[in-house]
Amino acid sequence: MRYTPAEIETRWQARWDADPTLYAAEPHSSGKPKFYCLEMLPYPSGALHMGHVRNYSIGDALARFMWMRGYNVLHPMGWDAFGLPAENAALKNNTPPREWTLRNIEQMKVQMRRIGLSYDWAGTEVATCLPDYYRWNQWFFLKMYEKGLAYRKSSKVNWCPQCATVLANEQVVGGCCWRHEDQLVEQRELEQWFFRITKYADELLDGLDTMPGWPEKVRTMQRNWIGRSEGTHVDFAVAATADTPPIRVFTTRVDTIFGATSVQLAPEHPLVKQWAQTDPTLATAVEEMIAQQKAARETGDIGNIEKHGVSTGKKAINPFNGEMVPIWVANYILADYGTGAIMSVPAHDERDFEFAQKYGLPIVRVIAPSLSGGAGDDTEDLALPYTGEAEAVLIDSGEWTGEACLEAQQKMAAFAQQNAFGEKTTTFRLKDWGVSRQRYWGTPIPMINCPDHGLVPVPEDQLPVLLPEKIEITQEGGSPLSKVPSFVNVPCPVCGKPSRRETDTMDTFVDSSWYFYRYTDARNTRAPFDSEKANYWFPIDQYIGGVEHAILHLIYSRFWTKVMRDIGLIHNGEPAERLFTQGMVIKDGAKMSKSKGNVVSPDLMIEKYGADSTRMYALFAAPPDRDLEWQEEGVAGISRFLSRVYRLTTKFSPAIRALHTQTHGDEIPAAGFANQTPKGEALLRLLHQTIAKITEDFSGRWHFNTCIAAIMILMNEISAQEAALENGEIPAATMAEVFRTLILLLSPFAPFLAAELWEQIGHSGVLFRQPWPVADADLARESEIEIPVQANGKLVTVIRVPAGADEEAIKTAALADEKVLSRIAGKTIAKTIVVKGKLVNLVVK
RNA sequence: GCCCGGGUGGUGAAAUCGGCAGACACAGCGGACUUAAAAUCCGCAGACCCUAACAGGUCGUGGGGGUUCAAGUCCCCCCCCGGGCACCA
Repeated sequence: MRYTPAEIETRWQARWDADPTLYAAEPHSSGKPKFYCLEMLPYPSGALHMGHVRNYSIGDALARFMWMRGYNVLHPMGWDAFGLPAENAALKNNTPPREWTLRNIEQMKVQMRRIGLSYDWAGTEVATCLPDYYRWNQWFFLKMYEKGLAYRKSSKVNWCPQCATVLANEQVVGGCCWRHEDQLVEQRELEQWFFRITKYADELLDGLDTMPGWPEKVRTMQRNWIGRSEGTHVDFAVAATADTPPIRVFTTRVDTIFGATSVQLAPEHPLVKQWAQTDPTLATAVEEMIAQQKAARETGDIGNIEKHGVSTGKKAINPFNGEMVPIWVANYILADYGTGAIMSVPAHDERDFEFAQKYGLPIVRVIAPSLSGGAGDDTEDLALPYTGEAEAVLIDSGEWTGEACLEAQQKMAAFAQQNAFGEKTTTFRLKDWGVSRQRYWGTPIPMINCPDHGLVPVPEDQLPVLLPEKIEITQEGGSPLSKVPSFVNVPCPVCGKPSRRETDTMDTFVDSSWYFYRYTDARNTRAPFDSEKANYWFPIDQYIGGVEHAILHLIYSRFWTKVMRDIGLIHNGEPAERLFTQGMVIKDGAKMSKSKGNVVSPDLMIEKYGADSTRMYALFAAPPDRDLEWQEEGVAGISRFLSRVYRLTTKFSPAIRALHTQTHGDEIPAAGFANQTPKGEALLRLLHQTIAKITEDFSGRWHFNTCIAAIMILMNEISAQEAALENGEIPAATMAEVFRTLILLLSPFAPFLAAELWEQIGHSGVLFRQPWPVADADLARESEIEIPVQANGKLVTVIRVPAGADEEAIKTAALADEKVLSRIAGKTIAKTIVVKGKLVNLVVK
């Protein structure tokens, strides 16, 4: 009998598809512990790639394992279905975005079913581009607006010419568009909608410390992104000008303020603009700096450009000591961080030091390390610039001289506040989330602009604001929706006067910020979801996806969860208990991409080797958190392995079925060591060792590659015992148990083959609802173990001793060994190390 | 520059708590079966030295030092690759 995956898999897929409730979660009252297993939803591009196959194979193996462990499992799937590719396809092939998207979804669903993924399609599937989903985006938008979390403002925004739309800061990667890696992002001044994510900045940051189930890498990336920095605002009055407001600087080192020898403004600081109007020399210099900053920002070189600056000729007054310092404009000061102005302390800041040296500004030391004067002192600390603060004190700093830096920071901030020229403050790198997109294929923003009433929200009972279907899509001239009069022109909800709809759509990251809540109640027409259902399933027990979303989707969805909690929809403050980020799939050492021509098609693999082999290879070739080099020979190898499983099980299945008949169809009694043959005992021992190994790896570290290796070892042994199984040297009941268990262990990885063989050996019922085998420690225990014997740490031989042997017995056995004796002949044993159950090491001279 | 990963045979990898380095595979080589090939099955396989062979020896987890009876694993320094952040005041 040949293993024919194409035939087996098609047959089982049809059987599984016939039961739409097969993978449905059970009622909350089931009494079982719940397990929400989630993989990131794909964009429906039309074809799965290997990264998807890997991601979903991991999730599927886990879901099946958890079902078998007795959990009530929610395993949903959906489509991140809005976005630009649909519009590009529309331009290219003249296909409406909706049609194109829905067709892609159908294609990809077929692929997912071919792979045998255990999703509850009927109960959970959502497509974010359909009104029954995106109406809730609009509903949330209105809630945000009510709460002051959605607001409109004009500001400088990132513009991708290829997308012909605005991007959020998170969507700019190294100065380029996240979708177009070679496309530099431009800055444009535009009126836009924003979500006030900065209101949650502290909570988003602090929450990271309470999330041990998330990779440290992702948490670090989010910490950097949020970029909280505690410091002090200090106002420097501008000398000899009554009507100029003071310059507010932000510093984290107010304790160094007595060393400030200049104030530095960003070229785009408002005051610079003002002064430039009457100072052409300054104006030219500043313009150059702005252009240079822009160019550097776009090439990602900001941070490396040579510092330069120009004096404004004005002076500022240090409020702590009344000293006058010059005001400069410098190209290393960023307008959009802090206040766009700093006090420059060359003695205690690397950048200020470099700048001061170039322009000959004074360098005044006001901090000194707390040296003991002894030999242990690091005299390098005496060199400038000196940026230490932990074990350092102030010098030459008026009444604060002698204070420790960290304490002085607190005291001096308080002093500034008492005297009304500053205060303690916190700044963030995180900016509010710009959500307006000048594109068609997205959620319409539910707002109306009335000439009399200004911005008016669309009343809740008028949702959804439907996206018009028949529309001509172009790449230019602003939002496509603005060219659809039937969409744009509406009466004002307040007064009925002719008004204009908002014609921008929402960022598609809005869709994915809360989709996993919708899964818990996907067909709800009255609310985004039922709170009781969400509270049962949340937080997600295991979320699995690519690390590329570490500061996009994963920060937005944390924000969204907190907003939903605050409006009373849910209890949890974080969406996912555990996050797993799988590695990339690589081919010939590089990420698969069309331009490199190294893409491997999952369809082709499945056609050649079957879905079981393809997904099992994706789990076998590397541990799931590491990058995986795709080698087709490896898939062929897995296919050969599955063929062996198939051939041997098929060969012995009549005998196993016969045993069922003898026992009147009851469970075959578990084969213990009673009335056991030596070969049966050995095989049974290996079986239970295998169960223990796989169960452990599944629960802890997810090294599916070693799980599969363990199954192979078991299979190799069964294969080696083929004759013994045939001639009765291994009892039939033992054989039955071995094959039965083998199939159960294989089922999370190769569900099609496992289902086929399960029936073949005479069982019925859905495999993933069978209890996971339990390892019997007594059966797994070896009676005899091997102990390596070393001399001076080098291996001499390996001896066999009874499993329970104590140190003395092991030592005696080791010293009785011939090889050991010849090795130590003529030498004396200085020391003997015996580690029970592990090894013997003889130190000889 | 800072913060994470990672570096082990020809290749993917394993060694989970300091205890036989290279499990399990891929590719390779040899054999069986076959008229032949494919498929399948059995076997060999870190490098080097020595040997007719058996046996034996030396080296070996990016490099250098250290701790230890014992280091891929722990400590210190350095190199390389991948990712993230970066004039963030």
